[in-house]
Amino acid sequence: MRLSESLVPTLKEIPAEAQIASHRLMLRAGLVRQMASGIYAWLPVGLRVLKKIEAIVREEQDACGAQEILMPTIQSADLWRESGRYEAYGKEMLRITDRHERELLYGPTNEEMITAIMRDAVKSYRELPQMLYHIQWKFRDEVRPRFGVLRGREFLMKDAYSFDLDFSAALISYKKMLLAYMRTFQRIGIVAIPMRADTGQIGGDLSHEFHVLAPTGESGVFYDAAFESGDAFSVPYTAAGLDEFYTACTTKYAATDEKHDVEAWAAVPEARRREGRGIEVGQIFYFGKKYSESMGFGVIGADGAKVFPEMGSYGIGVSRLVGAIIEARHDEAGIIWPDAIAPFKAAILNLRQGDEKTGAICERLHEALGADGLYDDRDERAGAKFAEADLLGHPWQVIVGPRGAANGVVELKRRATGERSEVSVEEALGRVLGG
RNA sequence: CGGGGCGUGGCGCAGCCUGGUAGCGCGCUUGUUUUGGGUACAAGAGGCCCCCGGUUCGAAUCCGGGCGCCCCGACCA
Repeated sequence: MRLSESLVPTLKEIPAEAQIASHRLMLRAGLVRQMASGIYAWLPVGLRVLKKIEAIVREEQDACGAQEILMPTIQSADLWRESGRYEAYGKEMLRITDRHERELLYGPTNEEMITAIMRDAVKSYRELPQMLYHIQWKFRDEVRPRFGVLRGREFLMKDAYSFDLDFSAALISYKKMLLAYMRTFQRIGIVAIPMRADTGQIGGDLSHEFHVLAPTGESGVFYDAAFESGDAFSVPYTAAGLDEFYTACTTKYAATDEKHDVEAWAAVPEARRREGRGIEVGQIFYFGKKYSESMGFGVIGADGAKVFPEMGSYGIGVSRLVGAIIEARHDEAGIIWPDAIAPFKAAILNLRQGDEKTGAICERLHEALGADGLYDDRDERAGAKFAEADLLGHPWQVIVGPRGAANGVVELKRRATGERSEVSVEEALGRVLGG
């Protein structure tokens, strides 16, 4: 992509409404623009990040056996009356009336809808288990939206739902998702720790919250340092693999401040105790027959008797992750994207626009990098290009100046470490694309 | 939902108390300059001063009512 032809409206000054680092940086780097309180438009660079996260989430959901579907954003109030949540949900639910005075709502979640779909489509125990997910925009009319996309009203979320015949099968689904989540976060390039959690609005008794570690997190967290190595995540999705992983995961201590258990904490070897702050980016629940029973979704079992499936639901805040990642990875100059989800792997900085040699090298780099490269071909001073590349947070910067160009070398800068080296064009390409 | 604050060119702000028809910095345009960390100078463009009503000869400024946005708390993926 050529910067001179792209919409990347960066800001030098910080908009007054942005209070925390990720919000400020998302605005300054031109990733999003606020359209109303808690509602954002995603601009080209921001959308690229969102899509990259979405792609990893999708791949890992598929890998654990979930099937992708797409449910609508607008739902019927009647559906929610079946589970009793239409009244229970409160003002966070955005209620809408159509021209026929029919009551609708903008979905804050989809348990009712997926249960209705399954009720209609699945009749026999032979058709279970099933795991389904979708990635869709949701709306919760937060009393007080804040922190940009971390606490918006409209947000992109992956939510999955499992349906099993009995508890032991449901537990397997739960373990699969827990594993899929750990792999997802690891691939994205962040440390997210699963913590025992309350089940809240959704109900049920087995639940984990996933917290990204960041100094500005909303909740205090206590965890075993063993979570920081992601060794246990490479097991296969077999019964033995899942058990090994689940045991490894759940026997280590991890809790948010409201669930913190001082005695259990004391049992963790002192050298491995970590305290910090976390941003919740996902939560998984097992809640049994709550919806299958209340909404009358039963299947005929092997013995001819009706069985209400055991359910679980599993969410990842995709848009929230963008903010959480920035919160965890930034410095004074700007964002520091993990390689896997950076909008571009590298920025190509032409320090002497109009110079024949630098121009030729930049064009060559741009072509070789394809969609992974952002070519800063604007007629700007070097300083402006450096500052903007740092702000945008590309993992690599390939700096092409007249000095090096004369000798056929470019400078390669790693954003995360600030490390620079003079290398040939070929080597720069190799490291950007290979690394 | 309790408490507080703010709406003035794209962004950050001043002006409001003590009414007289709008100003600064950044950004933008043009020219010169500069050329490896947001260059300097010059000349420009750009504003129903959130909206509606009232007071007044005259309202960004005073009064009333709306709307929007933000912060603290309670609540939440």
